[in-house]
Amino acid sequence: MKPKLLDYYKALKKRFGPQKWWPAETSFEMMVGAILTQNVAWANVERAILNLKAMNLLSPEALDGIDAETLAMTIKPAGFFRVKAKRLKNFVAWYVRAGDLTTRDTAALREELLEINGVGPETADSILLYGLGRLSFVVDQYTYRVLTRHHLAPEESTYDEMKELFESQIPKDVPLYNDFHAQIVRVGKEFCRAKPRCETCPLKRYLP
DNA sequence: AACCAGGAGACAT
DNA sequence: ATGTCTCATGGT
Repeated sequence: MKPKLLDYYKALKKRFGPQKWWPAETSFEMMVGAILTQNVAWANVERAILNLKAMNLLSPEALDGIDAETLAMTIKPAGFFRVKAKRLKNFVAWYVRAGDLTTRDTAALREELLEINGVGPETADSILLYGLGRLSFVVDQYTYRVLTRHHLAPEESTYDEMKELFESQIPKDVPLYNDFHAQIVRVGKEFCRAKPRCETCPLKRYLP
């Protein structure tokens, strides 16, 4: 009997408990964090967010008004600060002019987000799921490692294929999408980095 | 002291 | 379409 994806989630939740993502005070802070955390450790993002708060820049209007150079210096700890400053500006330019987001369906919103330079599939899905409470599964490096290492998806799988794998095989439930991805990151950080650690992974019993 | 971290875009092939 | 390079700080 081949294990189902939902079995993985149950095992992870039992082992780690609810992960309570996303760590942000507001929806907008979360969206900013989604861009700042691109390919960077979350601890670095926290410093950048603290800087933004200290400078009173953590609002759509403030970010839309500030110049990219000043913003770059403020978010320096998050790494790639020049490109991320531009990406934040691009995102906020859309956000302050986007109007009522609740009138668009998730697929339409995802298309809009992907049109923004600096917002790729993972950032878009993170914003949709964690920022807007939409049903859109998030795939990342950890997801790729877990799925391929457990032979649940081929090495050459694309982002959208892995996303579809989850969305077609688990219940369409926002809190489930939310915590499942967080659990994958949790187990990925501790156990799925190097192959030797698979021996102690709580998901080892699902390995072929 | 290399290596990596909750990616994405530009660019060459 | 598919690979390679760049962006950059901070922790291990």
